[in-house]
Amino acid sequence: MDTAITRRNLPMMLLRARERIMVRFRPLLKAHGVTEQQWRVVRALHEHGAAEPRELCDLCALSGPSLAGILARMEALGLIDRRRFDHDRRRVRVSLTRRSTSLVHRVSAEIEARYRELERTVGSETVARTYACLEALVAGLDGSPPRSLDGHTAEFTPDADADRGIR
Amino acid sequence: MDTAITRRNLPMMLLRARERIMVRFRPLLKAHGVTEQQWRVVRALHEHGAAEPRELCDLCALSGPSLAGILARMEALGLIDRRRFDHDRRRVRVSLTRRSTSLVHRVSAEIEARYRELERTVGSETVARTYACLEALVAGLDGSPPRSLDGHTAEFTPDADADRGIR
DNA sequence: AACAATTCGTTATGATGTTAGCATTCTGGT
DNA sequence: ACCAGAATGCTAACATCATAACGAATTGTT
Repeated sequence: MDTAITRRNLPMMLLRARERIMVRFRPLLKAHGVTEQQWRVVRALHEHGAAEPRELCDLCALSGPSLAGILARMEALGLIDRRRFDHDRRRVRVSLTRRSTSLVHRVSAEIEARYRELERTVGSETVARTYACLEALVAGLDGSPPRSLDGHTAEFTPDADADRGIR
Repeated sequence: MDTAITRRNLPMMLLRARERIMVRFRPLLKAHGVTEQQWRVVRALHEHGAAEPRELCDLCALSGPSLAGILARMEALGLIDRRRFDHDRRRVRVSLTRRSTSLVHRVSAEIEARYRELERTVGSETVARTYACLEALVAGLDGSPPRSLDGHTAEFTPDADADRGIR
């Protein structure tokens, strides 16, 4: 199956490739009760140590607004702690809990196993080469977003309240 | 910027690369009033000709439920026509309208221009090589999804009604 | 000190993503 | 003809996404 792939469509190919890989890892995460994005955050915090939301956006390739909701849910689930700095009340420190640290230990091994299985399937040189290409691509496109093009369609009526108290 | 990328995380790199590219194309689509997914559908229909939803799922890498909403909105916007087959009332034929056909003509040239600009930026061999790698990767992972692992967390109370009459 | 500009995390809104489940229609075996 | 089962498109519920905008806190300039 899988009818003709439009030639010359890099974003589509990247999407496809990612999807093909993720179907192999998603069941694993699901079995442990975390979503894909939650796992990204947990993993980033585990490797990087406690971090601020802004850093997590970079590390996890998540937008600020997405991260806000994800962190709120993760805090409710006891997967992370959040606390404001004393010297700069705007900033927040996000850290793992004992619960999530234990989660990392339980899941990492399985992830690695699947990863090696994947390398066996498609050949480890293929994986390595893909990696190199992507690095080059991303490096080449670093920064310098193109000039903008008008466009704007907002028109709502905000209204701040609520209170999820971070501390 | 862009702190350390977790080594050995192919899905993340694919995501990053795609994102870096899309920020260059999104403003373009937005300026013409279509979303990324709507454009995928329009493009697929233009290259493939009228198609059924199931085919579009493959062509556009969209899930059925996602596509349902997208098609509904596109129909409301006058971007597509939907009509059921007579010989098999389950199946639906999706086709472009005059409006969207004209859209393709207006947008395609700009897309191509940006694409070539991108090739100039990162080098066309890099793009070509990336392409080849992704093809190999996807081909290697074709079919054979891994064995499932329990997992289940649903518990709502559906209730069918509504009526979006397709024809 | 006063105050405009900036930074940070977050909310608001609408579109999309996944998973589960359903209704309608077809198909095949009896 | 009949009816179980498969196929197809869709709905329901909820998490996530991108973008714009906001409130609070901090900084730079005067």
